[in-house]
Amino acid sequence: MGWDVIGGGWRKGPWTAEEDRLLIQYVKLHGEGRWNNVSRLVGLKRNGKSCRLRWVNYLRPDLKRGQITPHEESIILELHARWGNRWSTIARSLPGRTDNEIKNYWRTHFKKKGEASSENPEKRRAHLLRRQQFQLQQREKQEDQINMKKVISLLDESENSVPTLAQMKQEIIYRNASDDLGFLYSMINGYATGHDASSEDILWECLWNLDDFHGNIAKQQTLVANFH
DNA sequence: AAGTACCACAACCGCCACCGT
DNA sequence: CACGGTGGCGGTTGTGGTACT
Repeated sequence: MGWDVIGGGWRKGPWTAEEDRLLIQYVKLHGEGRWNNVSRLVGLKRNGKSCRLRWVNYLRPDLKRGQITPHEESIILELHARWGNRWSTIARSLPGRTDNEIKNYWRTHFKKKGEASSENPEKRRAHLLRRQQFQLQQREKQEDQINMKKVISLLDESENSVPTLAQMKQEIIYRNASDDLGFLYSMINGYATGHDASSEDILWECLWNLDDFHGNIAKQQTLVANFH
């Protein structure tokens, strides 16, 4: 694609999984901020701005991924009417959404509203629906990959601190309670690839036992169906 | 089947405000 | 006060994919 190291020695273009891992490692160790130290402290060949952007828009753990909901859309419309293009201000009212995400959403959905309204509305709606379905699938795939990365880093860490199975069980309880299903599924999946079958069984049993507490039978069945 | 239009998203760029020295 | 570093913000571009013609 022609992207690589440029003049000042900084890499540009799409981020690799390894770069993401280094950036996550930096934030874990030093927290957010001081982005220009990233290259020096973890050896990432990216400038501070690029690191900050990648973290804020893509790697932050509290990001909500997936479709903008109709409710969120109405908030965006309302706040844009009030604030104009102050995306960061609007984003503060939508937890888990970034200014970049909202900005992009606005551009593609509302900026060309005038042109769009002149089209056949039926045709346009059907088109949009098909596209949304396709993109939902793409996002799910993408989320799986991201979750898998998280799992790998989690397992990397626990390699050094012995009670890995106990940690995994704690994590399951936490993720199940917070409805973080993608992560939960990937976590067990990821764990299964590096450990023996009995450990994996214990984790699944742990998940099933949560049923009484959360009443999540359907949810768990979906997880298991996906897993097999 | 090939070319084109369109969309969503990631990433970059330039500007500016803030802050410490 | 001036200056440089840093980070936030909004605008823009590039890319990869599907739908349409």
